[in-house]
Amino acid sequence: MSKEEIGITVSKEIDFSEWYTQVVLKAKLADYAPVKGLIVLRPDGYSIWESLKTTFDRKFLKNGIRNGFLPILIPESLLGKEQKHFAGFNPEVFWVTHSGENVLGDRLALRPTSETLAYTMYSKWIQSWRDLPLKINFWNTALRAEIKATKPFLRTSEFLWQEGHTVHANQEEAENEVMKILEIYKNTVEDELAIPVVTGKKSEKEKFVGAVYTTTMEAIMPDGKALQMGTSHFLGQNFSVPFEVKFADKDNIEQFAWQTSWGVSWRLIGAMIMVHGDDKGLVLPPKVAPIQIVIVPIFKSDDSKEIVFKKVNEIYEELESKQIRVHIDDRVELTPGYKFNDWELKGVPLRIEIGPKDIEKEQIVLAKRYNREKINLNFKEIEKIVTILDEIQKDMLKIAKIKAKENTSIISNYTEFKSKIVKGGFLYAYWCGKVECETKIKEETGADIRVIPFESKNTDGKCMYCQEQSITIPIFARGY
RNA sequence: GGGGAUGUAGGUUAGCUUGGUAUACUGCCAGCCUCGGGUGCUGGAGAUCGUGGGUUCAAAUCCCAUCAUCCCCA
Repeated sequence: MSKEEIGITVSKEIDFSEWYTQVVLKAKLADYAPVKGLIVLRPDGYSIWESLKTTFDRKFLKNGIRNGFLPILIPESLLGKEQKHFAGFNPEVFWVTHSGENVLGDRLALRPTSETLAYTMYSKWIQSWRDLPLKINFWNTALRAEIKATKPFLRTSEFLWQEGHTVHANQEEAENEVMKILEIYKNTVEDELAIPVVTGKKSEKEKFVGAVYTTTMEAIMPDGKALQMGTSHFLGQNFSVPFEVKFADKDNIEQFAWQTSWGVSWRLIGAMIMVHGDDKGLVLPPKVAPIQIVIVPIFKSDDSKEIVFKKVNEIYEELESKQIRVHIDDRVELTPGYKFNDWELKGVPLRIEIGPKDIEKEQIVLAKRYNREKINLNFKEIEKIVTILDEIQKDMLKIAKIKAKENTSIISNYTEFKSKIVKGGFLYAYWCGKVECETKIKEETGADIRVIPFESKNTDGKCMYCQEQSITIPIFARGY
């Protein structure tokens, strides 16, 4: 590898796909596993996931949801109990057919999702209205065979996620739960990852098979493609009937329960990479950064080294006491220039440079990753760094919102739609609600309905495809 | 579903046309020197050339098969 190839060798603008892969690998978030379609999460990547997990757990618990754990194997007989659901996943299921040399009687599926297994258990655990609501979340992995078009974090055969499964005594409560979860998803993604999302419903065609309806949050990526960031499903009684999740109500009448399920995956990490990264590499929002500040000491002689390190250690202690994740890069064999580039590649939000010149002037040099700005900060002002981290977090969301807006258009007719979809982006357009039009649009342009936004207003118009009366203004886009 | 490309040291790669047991950079290890944007010197370790078979005195190279991975388009 020549020196020009140490960092990211392609521009995000010019070759987005290659850029993305290089950032993932070179920032050491993940690496390819020996089996196609599988990746290995490295500590920096896992740390981001743990950070998200911590936030979600706190919010889930506040909403009365606790964690459990389900096994990975599901017997075929269970998976097939809800036929639509089964048909939806069948092509992607990995099957366990042997134990040692013996052929198994009932094949076992590696879970593509756990509804069937969870609800088999739930039917045992629920007898009375007093057992409701039952709200459990599961952190695990799901397996869905991806033969082609694999991409780290975005499309892999096994992915880390959480799946929540709740059971309620009535429809209204279940539907409220669906919305509460979607709101938690939205504010977590926006506050922690600084990615703006649009929430709404999926179309009938795009909903989770087995759900009555699916709510979703969608984000637009810099290459103009949409990414589904998380979904929250209202399952109605679709599963409670076949799985006999039922309870005796207050009048001792047997009722089928109302259910929800919902999930987000490590896809969120992929979105974060795409939205914030640049030609120098990864750019991390401070809240999820494994290291928030790196200190690079600069010195010429042993004398200056001693003086510099004394100050470096002081600043380290001060920042650490403020709960900031700070790291001193004291590697001796590397130059400061190398270290600057190295930490920029890894996306560390703030870098502090301290050398003899700074000691004289009683200041530090503070370099911001996201806008590559450098400022001087007096020794007395170190505490301001807490505020600066907070400002960076907010500014990153602000910038992402502006970019998302630039990538969003309102379309008035199908000709305009076809020309604009080539460049990508979120395209708002009138739609009559018929699946025929939706399917035709997908066939002719590659774009599908990503989300029908909740705030969809002024829906009185003509469907851009068939010219009939419209009922909604969904967002169309090509997706990942 | 369709198409394209590639497998040689940890990474990137030369060699393949015209067969003779492999080149360089980077990284790694040891020592010294440096250090304000990818440092300089010296020495060292590291490759059953994706796998299996065939042709040949001889295969990274030619032939057949196979496996794997990446990219693009629906």
